[in-house]
Amino acid sequence: MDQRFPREEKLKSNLLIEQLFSEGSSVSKYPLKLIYVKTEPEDDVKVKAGFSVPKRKFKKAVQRNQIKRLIREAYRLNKSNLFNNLSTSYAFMFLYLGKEEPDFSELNTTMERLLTRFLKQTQTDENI
RNA sequence: CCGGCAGGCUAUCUUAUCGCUCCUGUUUAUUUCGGGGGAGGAAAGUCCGGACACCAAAGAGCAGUAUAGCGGGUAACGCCCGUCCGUUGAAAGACGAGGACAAGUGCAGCAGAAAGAAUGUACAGGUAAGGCUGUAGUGAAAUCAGGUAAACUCUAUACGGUGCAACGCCAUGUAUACCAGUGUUUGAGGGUUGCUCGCCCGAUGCUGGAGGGUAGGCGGUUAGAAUUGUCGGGUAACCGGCAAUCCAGAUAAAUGAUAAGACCAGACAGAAUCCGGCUUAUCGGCCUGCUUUUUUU
Repeated sequence: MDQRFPREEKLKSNLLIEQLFSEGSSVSKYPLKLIYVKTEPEDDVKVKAGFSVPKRKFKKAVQRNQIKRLIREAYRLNKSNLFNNLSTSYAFMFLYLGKEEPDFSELNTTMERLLTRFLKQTQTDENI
């Protein structure tokens, strides 16, 4: 099972990020929110993902770094199941909505549920 | 010994698995595999000082800001060291915006007749006359070259501006399109530091309308006023010689997660061009030196 999270799977383009926030759809499972858009498929990369923690809620850079690392880790461990069930490409942006610093095990299960919700939602969209 | 004072060091650790990032070797290869590096003492606040880069004058004057015993250190400083003086403490020590009020202006509670402007009580002396003189009285201070400059001010010294989103290169797109106005050495307009002057650019220009389009990469970017050791100079800050070492380099932004174990249990906190300081935050642990009022021996 491939659990790596290389450079190609990171969301880097400024353009894409602006697009995400202006026209992206979203799913959430507190304290996580996922914003996504469909993208043009390119070279085996199914999903480009970015992570964000609002500065308004966490003033210290250390806290924001820590939370982003936890979310990234949760995503890395859960993404393989997602990839197996995806037919098109997406750009992702994960937002952390909580007010407290999270615990990894909780975050991990939340991530799992969030991604299954995402799958359900996109599949019904496609069926319509 | 307890207590007190000063200074320095340190900042949970170990193993395994799964990941991230940079360098390097292998390789056709950005893949694979091997080897190695990967946050701090404050990385923070952005408060000073520099390096570096640009501004075709980066020039002059004014304004402004900072500093303030004396001597030294430094690339430089508003930092550091030494020392004198003052305040404070029993001491070790701590603290100090510590030049000038004999240029001008301003300010001064209570007490007091009166506080910088004139007056005036008692006693004594004195005169042509008069607070003219002395003493008493209030006060820190009563005409004394008064006090006060973290009051304006003056003096001396220093300071050009903007900051790596600087700046250089490559790639991509494009329009010397169209309309109106204005202007060509008698100069439209622009650049140049807060202002003024000066200086510089300037005709396929400038302003407005309408319309079109980019915002990706590389360098700068980490070998340095570097670190460690040692010897020498200096009271010290610090300086010099020699030897060894390479010690983060991301860019929606790397150093994390899980499991197990140890310690009476982990604080403040995350590099973003780079250094030297200052300031602020901080659970603890360790080391060195100094002091002896009281108490005990």
